[in-house]
Amino acid sequence: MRIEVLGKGAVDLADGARYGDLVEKLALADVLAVAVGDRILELFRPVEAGQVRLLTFADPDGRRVFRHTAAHVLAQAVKRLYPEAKLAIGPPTEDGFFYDILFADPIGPADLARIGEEMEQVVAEDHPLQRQEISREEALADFQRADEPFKLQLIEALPQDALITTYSQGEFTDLCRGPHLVRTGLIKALRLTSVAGAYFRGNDQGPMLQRVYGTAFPTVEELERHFFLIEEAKRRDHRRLGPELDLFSFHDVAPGFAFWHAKGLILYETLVAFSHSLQQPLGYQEVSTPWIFKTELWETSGHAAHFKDNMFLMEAEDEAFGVKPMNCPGHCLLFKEATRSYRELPLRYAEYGPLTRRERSGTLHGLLRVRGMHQDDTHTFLAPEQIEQVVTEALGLVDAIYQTFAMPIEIHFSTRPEDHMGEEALWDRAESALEAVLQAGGRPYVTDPGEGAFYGPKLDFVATDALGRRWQVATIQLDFQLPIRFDLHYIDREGKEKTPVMVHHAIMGSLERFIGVLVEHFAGAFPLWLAPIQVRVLPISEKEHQAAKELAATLRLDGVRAEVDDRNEKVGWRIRAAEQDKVPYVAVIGQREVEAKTASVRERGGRDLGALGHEAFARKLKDHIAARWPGPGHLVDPAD
RNA sequence: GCUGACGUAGCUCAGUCGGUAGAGCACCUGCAUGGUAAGCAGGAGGUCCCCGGUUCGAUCCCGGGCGUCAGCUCCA
Repeated sequence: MRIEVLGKGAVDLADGARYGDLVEKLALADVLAVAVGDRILELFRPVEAGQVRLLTFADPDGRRVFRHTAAHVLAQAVKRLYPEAKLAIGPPTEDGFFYDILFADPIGPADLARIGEEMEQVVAEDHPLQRQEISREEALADFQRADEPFKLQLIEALPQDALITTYSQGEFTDLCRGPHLVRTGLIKALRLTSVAGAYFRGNDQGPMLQRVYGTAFPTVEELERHFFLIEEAKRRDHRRLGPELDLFSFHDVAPGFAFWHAKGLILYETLVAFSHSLQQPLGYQEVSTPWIFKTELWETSGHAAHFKDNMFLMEAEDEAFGVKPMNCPGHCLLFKEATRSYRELPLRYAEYGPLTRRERSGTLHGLLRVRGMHQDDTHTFLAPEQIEQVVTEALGLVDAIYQTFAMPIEIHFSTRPEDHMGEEALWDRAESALEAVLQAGGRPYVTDPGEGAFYGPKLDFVATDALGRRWQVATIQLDFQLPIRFDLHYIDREGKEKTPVMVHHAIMGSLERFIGVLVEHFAGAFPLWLAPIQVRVLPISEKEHQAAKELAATLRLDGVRAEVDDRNEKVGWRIRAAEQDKVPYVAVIGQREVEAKTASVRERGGRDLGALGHEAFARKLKDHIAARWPGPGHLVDPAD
């Protein structure tokens, strides 16, 4: 038979051949599994009709197959060491795998080493994997006999007509739909990383299992690189760098609320100014609305019914109030203050003020998950035929901002959740409008069914940072509900009352989260335009203190954030301090520079830019700040 | 919110098998006036998270609370 292989052309195979024979014929040692249509198949499966895609570890699907088998190796090792342990589920994850297990006695981190050694043993034994299709009755009987209660629950939850399969390796058999590697020996490098609590099927009423995490790679080198990246992520952790760089802090008596220090507030204000500079030309008007409203407003908006658990509620003079978690209801009241004409649409409000959400205590995480935040929040009231224009402009804002930080973005289209309000027909209309814009822009996107807000479908944006980590940041949400709930109208061309549509968007998202992400993305070494201190002037000795102060004052007059470090320490010590503070430029002033009216400029990282005249230095700094240059670097071109 | 671990100087962390504690860095002072990532010397700094219990005595053991961390769930 003749099989079409993606990227390899047609291959002739004997009848009854398996995919492993195909891979062997092509002499490709690193193929782990194959994809035929939307199915992923093991190499031991007989060849079927249809074009074949070869999956290696470089392919996300191949990686999942590899680590799924690693999860089985973990389960096998655990059952050898703890025969009484009960297995739940063991899937691959983005960068590893886990297995949820109920141990008779909880295990601790110290037990991981022992389990890891047994896993190495299972790998060394190089068991071939086998797949069995079994009937529902057989499955129930098998796992009854094996005394695996969670597996029985899983089988019972399967649809009556589901194909039930098990996979075996050596003495170990697991309920699993696969697919898997063909041999355990392919897992050349693995490590268990942690153990944590997890509920069976995420049900916090059920038993708490222990989730054992690990990761696996085809080579030791890849495993080591993985852990290097984890170390690098720790080094960049904004919770460490933030206080270290004097940007922000937290206090036990205000969990989830940041103290913004002077240097951190510079980041905040610079980003808000950047946002404003992009949005103001599109007609967004910055406003400020109340932050505490009577419950009546939250009932109108629907927050009382759908968001109450996430709000701080309070009482004063026998009246119930709620602190705002979002700006939209306030902006609706603003819209309603006058009779609006179609000529005013799209009417756009922007607000950067504080929002408060009562996030559950266990979810708080530095700046990335807070209770007190500021968003680059906007609400646009528009006529239905303007949806495309407004959403397209918002997509342009996303591009402008994330390109500035060289962060690629991924678009998620989230559709109606179970807990939603409004008619199905309106939801259909909103969802198809968003999809139409995405398709018109020809952008790739993924659909997340059921992930929309309770008032409308949305586009969520995931940014990738310098370490390849992904962060949920921007959101653009379409809303047909709030205008109805607030009974909003505009007068159209024919003089008739019409209901406007709303678009909510936050492009940086929460400034708190965004700054947290940027701290990690840049490892605290911000580009010049964002850096809280842009230049540190460093006199060699007391004789140059005055000249240093004068240079700093001159730079400050040009809008450059410059300061003098005249501490009683040697130059080397102060250079090191500037480097640790991640200051983009150090301007050293000694006797030579005083006489020549120059400064010797050192770039963050160590490059010596030589002596620059004061005016030339200031001009270059100003230009690069205005251009939001992603540097440091390039302040002086080699050609200069 | 749930499960588990943790909470000692500004930071990173030792330590006390129950007898009120220590290092490095940072900070302050003095000497040294310095040339691109750590000069030398000295000093100050602690409610050992909070509240209760056990004990002659608790930072240490027990209980509760708060916070942090890792997960679960949720999300900007």
